[in-house]
Amino acid sequence: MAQEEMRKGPWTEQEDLQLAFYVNLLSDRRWDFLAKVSGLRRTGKSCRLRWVNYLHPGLKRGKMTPLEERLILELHSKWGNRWSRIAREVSGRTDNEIKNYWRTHMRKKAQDERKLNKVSSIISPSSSFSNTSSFSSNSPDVDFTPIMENNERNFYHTGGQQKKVVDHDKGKNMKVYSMDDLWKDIELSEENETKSKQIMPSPIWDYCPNTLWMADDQDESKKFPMIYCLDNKDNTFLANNGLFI
DNA sequence: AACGGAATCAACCGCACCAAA
DNA sequence: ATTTGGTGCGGTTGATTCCGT
Repeated sequence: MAQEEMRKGPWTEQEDLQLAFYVNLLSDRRWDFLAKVSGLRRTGKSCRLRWVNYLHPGLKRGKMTPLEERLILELHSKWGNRWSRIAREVSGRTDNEIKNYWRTHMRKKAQDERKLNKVSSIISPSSSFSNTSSFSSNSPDVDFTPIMENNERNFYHTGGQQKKVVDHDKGKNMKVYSMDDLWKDIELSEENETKSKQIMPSPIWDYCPNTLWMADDQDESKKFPMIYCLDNKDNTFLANNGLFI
């Protein structure tokens, strides 16, 4: 039989709204099922990705703070390219975001350092750079030692399995800053950034003004029912797991 | 203002893992 | 024990935006 053709490429606002609604309705699991019943012509995989990387209310957007940068550097030197592992420790950031950040910024940094190395080797052939940890290649053995003591469910943990990784590194120290210091600093810089409006909430929530909203039923493509978003100031809007409470 | 290259980021792909059938 | 479906994850691609000339 003819399989309904799946859509690919960028998501439309309409699709975002539809996805958000069904995630709220069904929770962020069973993505294939959700994709089917929602009427979205997207794969479950695609829906999950869109939710996790873009629509989730816990997402922080905007530039990485210096402390986040340091944290990523530090964690990457410990875990290598285990982006999801790193993302779990950097609150509000997705593995994709961190991966992208690393690729662009670190590549640039590496280029800069290469240039500097060239210059410095001309000036002083014996000079070298000592801080190479940020460019370490992937660690062969990966450690799952939790840095944060709580077992908070990260926003992109949507119930599926995780790759099993042997914990070889337990008890080893990799101290530059204490994690308490880092988290305090992050909180502080987040506060400052919020004030300067550099961090945006996930764009889908732009459609949820403080009071109440509903899908525009004039749009012919709307297949899902009315959506009501309550004021989130009194915690009646969305729980962290994406369910209405 | 126009163009080209670099940077950024959303999205896809393929594979691995796990649980249920 | 094997198969299948659902999901997580890392790598990669391609479109868009930014920036310098």
